[in-house]
Amino acid sequence: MPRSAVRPYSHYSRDAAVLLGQLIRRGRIERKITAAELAQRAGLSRGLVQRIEKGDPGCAIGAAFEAAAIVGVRLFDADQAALSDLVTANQAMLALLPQAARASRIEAKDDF
Amino acid sequence: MPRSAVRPYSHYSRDAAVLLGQLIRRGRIERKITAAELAQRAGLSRGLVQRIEKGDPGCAIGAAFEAAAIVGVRLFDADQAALSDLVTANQAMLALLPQAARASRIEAKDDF
DNA sequence: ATTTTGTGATCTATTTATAGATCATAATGG
DNA sequence: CCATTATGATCTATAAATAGATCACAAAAT
Repeated sequence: MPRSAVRPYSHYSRDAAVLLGQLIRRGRIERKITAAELAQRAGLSRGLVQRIEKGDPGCAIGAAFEAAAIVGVRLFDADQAALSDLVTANQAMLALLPQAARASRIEAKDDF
Repeated sequence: MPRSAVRPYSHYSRDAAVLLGQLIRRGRIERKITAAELAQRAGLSRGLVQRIEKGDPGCAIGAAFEAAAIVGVRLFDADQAALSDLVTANQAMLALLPQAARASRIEAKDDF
């Protein structure tokens, strides 16, 4: 919530960010990688790695995901190939849904 | 990779961001919520919602997670209570690990 | 077909995140 | 213990993200 965090984050999204940070830190330490090393490998500054591991909601999602990938945290319970497949599958799903939201007749039945 | 994206994002993290965006858009449309409505409820601008749904890696992770929460996208396959429990459990886990990374003798065996 | 409305894209002002230092502290290995 | 080094915190300059418009277009309902 960028602009002068007037509205607070929900408990859910805050916890999600914190959990991701914990998983990254855990993965990093278990692999015996220093924060500076992770930062370098991810192309980030060490300070940013610190904030990511702390669960700071203001961090760029790409930076956090990159760090996660390096220390072996699996996003969406999927490896690289599975993730790619999910993206493709969802593309197809989205093509079937109405493109603008209002009352419509398509009742999406499947989910995966 | 904020500062002058000198290093590219990995395929994995880019896909993860795109997938999250897709899931959010899908959840939003299935719930017949407009982008403007989602933006308002999440405390974001409509433009930011657009970027999040597109999978822009530069978006704040808190903003993306907030939008996800509102349209019912489950992060880490967990509902609010489960997420909170995971955070607590991980806190305990992290307490057992060495606090700085170098050669150590603790061989982390469990994962969950 | 018409009208309404959601969406996508673009622009600017402003806030904010980030890189890159530095310093103090704590934890690790010897 | 001692030496080393990883971490945490803080500061500044700069780049980037965000809010808030506006506009054209597409899509949906009547």
